[in-house]
This record gives sequence, C-alpha cells and structure tokens, in this order.
Amino acid sequence: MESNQNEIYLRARLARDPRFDGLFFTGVKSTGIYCRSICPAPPAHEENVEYFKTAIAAANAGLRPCLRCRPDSAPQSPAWLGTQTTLNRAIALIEEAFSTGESIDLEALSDRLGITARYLRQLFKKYLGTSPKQYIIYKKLLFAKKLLHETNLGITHIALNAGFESVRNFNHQFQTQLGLTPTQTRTRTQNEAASTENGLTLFLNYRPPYNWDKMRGFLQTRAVEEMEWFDDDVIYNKTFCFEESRGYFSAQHMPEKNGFKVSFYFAEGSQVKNLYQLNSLVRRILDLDANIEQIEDTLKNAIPEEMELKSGLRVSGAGSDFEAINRAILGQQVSITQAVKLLSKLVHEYGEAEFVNGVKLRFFPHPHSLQEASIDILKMPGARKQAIRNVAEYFTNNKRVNLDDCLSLKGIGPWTVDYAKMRGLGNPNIFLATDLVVKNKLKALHEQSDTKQSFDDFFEIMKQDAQPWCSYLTFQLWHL
DNA sequence: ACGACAGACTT
DNA sequence: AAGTACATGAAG
Repeated sequence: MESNQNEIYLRARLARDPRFDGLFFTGVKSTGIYCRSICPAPPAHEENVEYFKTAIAAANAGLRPCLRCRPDSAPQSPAWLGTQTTLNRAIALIEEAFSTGESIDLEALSDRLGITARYLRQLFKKYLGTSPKQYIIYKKLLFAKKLLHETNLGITHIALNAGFESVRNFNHQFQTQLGLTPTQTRTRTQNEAASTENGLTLFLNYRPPYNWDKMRGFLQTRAVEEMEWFDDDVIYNKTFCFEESRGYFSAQHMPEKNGFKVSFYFAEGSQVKNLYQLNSLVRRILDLDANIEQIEDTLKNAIPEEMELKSGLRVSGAGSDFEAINRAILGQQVSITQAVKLLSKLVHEYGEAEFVNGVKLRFFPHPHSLQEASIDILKMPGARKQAIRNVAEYFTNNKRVNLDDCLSLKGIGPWTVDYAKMRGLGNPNIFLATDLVVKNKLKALHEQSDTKQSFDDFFEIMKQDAQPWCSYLTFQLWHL
C-alpha cells in the first residue's frame, strides 16, 4: 500500500474514526494482533504496524483478531465494488451465496465467471493472499465468532448457522485459524447481549453517517401492515420466512454506537436457523455496508452546485428480489400511497399468516402462490395482473433468478427491473432516469443551473460522474 | 493440460 | 446411569 494511504490510516486509527470501520485493519507485529480502526486499546507505535484491507489478509499474515474491538463484528466491505473485475465478481457471487444460504461449489462458481477454478485460486492468491476456500472459511468463522460473543447459542448451532456442515471441521478450522477453541473464545469475553425469550439479539454496525430519519420515513410510508411495523414510531419490525425458520426481526437504532440492536424472534415450530442469511437480510434492508463517505464524495462532484446532498442517506433494500419486483410492478403509474395500498391487499390475500408472541405475522407471498392467482381484489389493469403472474411463474421455474430476464416478460419494462435491482439486489449503480419524480427534479435542476448544456447532456454527464453510485443519486433526488 | 501435493472434510 | 455438549486424534 502506498505511503499516503498509510498516513490516512494512521490518522483514522489514532482518531478511532468509525467511518473507516471495516475498510482497513491495523496489524500490530509486536503483539501479533489485528484491530479495527475504532479499537479502544492504546494505539500501537506506527513502526510496528502493518495495514491490511481485509481481515483475512491480516489473519494470513499470522495475526489473530483483537479481543477488544472484535474485527468479526466490523461492517463488511460491500460485495458490489462497482469495478467489474473477475475477482470482484467472484467476491460478489460468494457474498450472494452466503446471503441466500446456498453452498458454494468453486468449480460451478468459476464456470459462471468464465474462468477455471485454477485461475480463480490464482487470482485470490495474488490479490488477497489466500485461496478462495480459505476466504470463505474465514468469513464463516468471523460470523461464528460474533455469534459466540453475542448469543448463548450452543456450539453445534453456531457451527451450522455459520454455514459449516460438520461440527468436527468447524472446531478444527476455528482452532487453527483463531488460536482458541470456540468455548475458550466465549469465556474470554462476557456476553453483552442476553438471549431473548424465543430469539436472540445481535448488534449490527455501520460506518457513519447514517440518516435514520430519512430511512425510517422511507420504510414507514411503504410499510405493509402485519408484514412490517414500527414500535413507538422508532423500532422497525419486519417478518422473515425461510423453509425452516420463520419469524420477525426488530431493529432499534443506536446512533451513539453507530449501529442497530437487532432482535430475531422465531415462530414456534420453526428453528433458529439461517442466521447468516438473516444477518445479511437486515444489513441489506438498512443498507449498513455502504461506504457513505466515499459515495458522497463522488456525488458531490457529480451534481450541480445548487443541489444539496442529504448526509447519510442510504438506499433501503426490500425483503427479497421477488418482493422488490412486485413493489415495482404495483408502483407503475401510481402514487406511493396507492402502490402501498395495492401491495397490502396482495400480501394479505396471498401471503401466509402466523402468530408469534400473540403478534400476527404476515409473510410476503411465495412465487408459487402468485403464479396462478386471479388477483381480482386489486383494482388495476388486467395486463399488470398478468405481469405479476408472469413474474411469479418465472421465479418458481428458475432456481437462479436474473432480474434482467424479466424484461422479456409482458408488462415489465426497464424502470421496473431497475427498481427491483436497486432495492432487491442492493445494486448501487441504478439511475432511475425514467422515474417521474427523478425526471421532474432533474428538469428543475437543469433550469436552475445556468449551464449551456442540453438537458440530455446535462443528465448524461451527471450519470457518468455519479458512477458507480447512481442508486444513491436517485435516492438523493427523491429526497430533494 | 498435467501430475504432485496440500488441505478440506468425514467418520 | 444415561444423556448432552464440546474437543480432538487417527485414518481415508
């Protein structure tokens, strides 16, 4: 790493700057430990320090994670790095597999990338210093470590929830990579979060700033009763539904700690499973992994001077890509209020319900329950109803969904797909230029500015300059 | 594309 | 005494 970069890191760690949390790790050669930028321990002498971009790289250099700042609970680097290198695509695919709970076959993954598994290994070795397998294992281990610290789950449950299939191997990997056995790790530090009745609580970090007010408002105006709700107007709740685990999560913002306290409650008869997926789900819905500092720096240079950026504005995700595209279809040509009304009816008619702690939970409908639905309770054009059925059919028939495929379905246009990509996949680079609100705001901006550019040029240049963060530009325009 | 080898994983 | 939970060696 270049030296001016090192100076930035030095300043960040001396200031314990949370904006750099998870973006680099400080390796201390004299102690053999690596830390986050925010570590409360007295800072190490710079001459003993080496900086790493990822936790895995630090571990690879023979260092162990610090017991105080716990690098395992730092915000992740977003899988979407904007740049379309093969390595970044590989990392994004791995992340995607993690967040859907699929197991990862490196041969299959390489095939999808159009390279051989051998070359993939080579790329990982060259740029990250490890094999893809090691990378995957280490990521699982760090999540397992988080569960050890923050929950009372038994080791076996933790191993399975972190994505290991054999406890034997989990123990072995844990011991060799992190230096301690799982129980030793747990007894070294005290659990700060006691387990809740039929659930558990995790603390999820972000890098500040975070504009919770705007995020809260966005979620609240789009909330579907029984599927999403707010306690006291501040605690956000939403249901989740996997094959074996159903329930809801409850997210409370703790601005002074740069994170959310998130409790997961499981329905009776459903097991505590899919924790890694749940963790990613909440992170995506609340957009916790965004590097807002960097994004806003880019946007500042892309927009006209008259336009003011809302600091800490995040792009809220939907519960799934399926939910996102349905929200998009029902949002065609109507107001937000109208769209939410339609969505509520759809969810209440076709989504399953279940009680947990006396709370009635409603899950977003499965694709199979929509593919032949008459949807006659919704007042909207028949073609749009057909579009919903078509999309549902596509989702039932395809194990691996590509939202771009939906473009060929009747009633699905670029706006709908882009919206779904932005909210469903967390794609940061979607510019919803065809959106009516965006269009109007852009026109107003164009007139305001004394530029000689045509509107088309004005818009095209802004779009280019905002790369790869166009989704954030879209949200900024919506909130203007 | 190949064989040798390391390491992942199971019982 | 049986059952549960965790860690680990040997071998393939």
